[in-house]
Amino acid sequence: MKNQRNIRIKDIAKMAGVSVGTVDRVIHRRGRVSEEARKKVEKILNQTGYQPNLLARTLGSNKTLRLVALTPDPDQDDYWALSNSGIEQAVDEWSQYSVEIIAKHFDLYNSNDFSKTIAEVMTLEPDGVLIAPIFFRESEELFKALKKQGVPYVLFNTKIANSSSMCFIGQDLYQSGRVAAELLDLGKSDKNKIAILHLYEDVENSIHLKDKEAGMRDYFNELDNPYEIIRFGLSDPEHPAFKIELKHLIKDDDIHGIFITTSKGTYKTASLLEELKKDDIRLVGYDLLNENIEYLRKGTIDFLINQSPNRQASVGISYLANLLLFKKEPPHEELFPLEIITRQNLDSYVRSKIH
Amino acid sequence: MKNQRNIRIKDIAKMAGVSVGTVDRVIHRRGRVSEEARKKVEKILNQTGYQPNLLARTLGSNKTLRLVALTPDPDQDDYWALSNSGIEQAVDEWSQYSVEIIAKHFDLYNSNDFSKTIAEVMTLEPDGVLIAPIFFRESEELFKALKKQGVPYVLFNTKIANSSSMCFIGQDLYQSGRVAAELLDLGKSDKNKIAILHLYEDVENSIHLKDKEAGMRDYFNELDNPYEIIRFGLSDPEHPAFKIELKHLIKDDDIHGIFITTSKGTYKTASLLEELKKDDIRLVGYDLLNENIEYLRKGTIDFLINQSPNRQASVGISYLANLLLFKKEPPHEELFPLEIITRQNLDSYVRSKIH
DNA sequence: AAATAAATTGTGTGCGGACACTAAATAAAT
DNA sequence: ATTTATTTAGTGTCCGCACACAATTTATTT
Repeated sequence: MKNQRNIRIKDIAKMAGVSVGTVDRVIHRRGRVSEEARKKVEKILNQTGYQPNLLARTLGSNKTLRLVALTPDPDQDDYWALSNSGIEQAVDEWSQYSVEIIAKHFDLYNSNDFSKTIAEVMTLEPDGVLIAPIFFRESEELFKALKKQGVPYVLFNTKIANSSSMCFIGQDLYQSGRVAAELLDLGKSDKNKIAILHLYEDVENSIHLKDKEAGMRDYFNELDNPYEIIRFGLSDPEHPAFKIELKHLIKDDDIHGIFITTSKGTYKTASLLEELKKDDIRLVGYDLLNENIEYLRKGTIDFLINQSPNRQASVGISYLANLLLFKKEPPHEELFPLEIITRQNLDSYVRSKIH
Repeated sequence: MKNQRNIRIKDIAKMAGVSVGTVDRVIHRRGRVSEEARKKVEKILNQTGYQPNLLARTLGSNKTLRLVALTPDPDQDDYWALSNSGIEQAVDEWSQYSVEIIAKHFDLYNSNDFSKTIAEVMTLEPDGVLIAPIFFRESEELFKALKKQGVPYVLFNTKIANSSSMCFIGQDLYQSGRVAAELLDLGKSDKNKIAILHLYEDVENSIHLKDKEAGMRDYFNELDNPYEIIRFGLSDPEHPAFKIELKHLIKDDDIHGIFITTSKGTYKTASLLEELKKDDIRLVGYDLLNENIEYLRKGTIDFLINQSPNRQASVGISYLANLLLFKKEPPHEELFPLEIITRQNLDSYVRSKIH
């Protein structure tokens, strides 16, 4: 349709009867332009709907972006290992555009280490920061520092109420609980109890798991003939108490299914259930960790809800890079789809390259 | 870590003791270079792992790409409307990189029109083509023409066996059938029959629906106590025969669920089922068409498998643009995840911007 | 050996914009 | 009125690469 080449600064300059330098100053609001000239240029700018050539802009400005990603130590947890793989993917995705991405990790179980890492992040003088704000109290400090420097930051995984971040990336946890409930509710069952297990190891989870639970409870409360819900929380899945409690729980033949609200808890539970040779309980858990995948294949786990930690991270980086490089504003909130993984569609997810 | 700026052609030239022109010739295999020089340069190229600056390359080459997308008329079918919206998304996604995307549509029910449109496509002298090869016999002609011109093309939606396209984008239809079977199989049922409905309006479907059926049948055959499968095919869902047959079908109280293998057929069936006030049959169908979404919300439809026609198209365009602009080879086959949509996760899919 | 042709290599300009620097115009100070 | 600040406008170079063209070297012919 439009056959004419794109309008350049040079064209704008000619139309406005000024030099390119003036147009440049107007576009970048560098000042040092008379009212008169400014108005003329802005008028043409609007009339033509000038769009700068982003390639030329980036090339010309000739600066390399430094993005820092702050996440828990990937060696401490498979979930965060997945997340980190998303960052690594982003590294080579953006290497072409002279974007340097530095991954900083902190101890998942130690808020002091988090605070220490914050300092390191600031030392790096980043142009943008991606943060998994596990320790939300300590995070505030970082937010303040970044805001002061005018450094944009994107949060993911853990939603923090009134932090004025550019963007949050994650999932609707409440709705996630409803999805889990729905999956447990599928088909008729002659049993009438459902268990919800919170097996968290870190602070952030203990808080957010509530949303998932609320979602599940609301779902069932809306039904005519709801399941009875048995709740069970433990901050250390390795503790012998877990096995004892679970054993006790499944002795009850009325248990139709179990919802485990953390990814690690999912395979821990599956493992125990397998050991206890109890295979008639429906299991719904989280994420495509290797161990979870195995148990899903075997049938111990029935459904996984995919939180896509890797994609959360890579999308977060993309948003920062697009903002800083191309001045493209990210959405204020990006809630990922609640992907349901079963035995039959598992491979299609594992193999897919675009995820 | 690496603090040095990226290596440029100029650097390579200096290291190899030649001029940038020679390096350029080696990189682009333009010939006119002595064996000796070529080897020297290639050695340095490998040693340094030279990566060209994509921004500069695109800017410098200063040509606008013309991509053509050839798909069925979006006004004829909601599925193809979705597909087209993916193309529109690609248009502004790539507008920055001086990529022109032209959408050409053909009559979904008229292979002659398809052939006519092929000619138009070639007249446009595209640099790359995205094709939904609905009419696979007629498509061969286009493939031949494109191959002759050395124009790369990507196929999506419909897999064609031995066409030598760069890349196919779609889903594993067989596995898709297995997923549907799994969804129908979830939970216990006292009924013992399942119906599979092929309600296709075009040729391509009639062929490919077989794969879905095979997947479903295989799934059930692997079970100890499989459902009996009732098959039903019709090339015109508007025909009164459909209503009559469906009426007859659901009179059988042993029908546990129905699998409809096309997206349009899905809401057609749901609509009839609603009209017939039959709500105890599980319905599994395809795609997030507006009407399907409504019936899913109401509960008439229980599961939708999302074929993401929009994303198939936009990814297809991306692959072509990345290939031509950045010389990034697409995968030979990209099979999308088999997304399961339920009442509870529907909104998370509808709202998600990154899909 | 000189002339010509062919093969190889080097140089320069443009892509569109950023930014530093210089030149012109205007205002303030002497 | 002249000099000196200060504001405003214009020019030039660079970013890294592609590509056309010029220059050089080497091979071939007479």
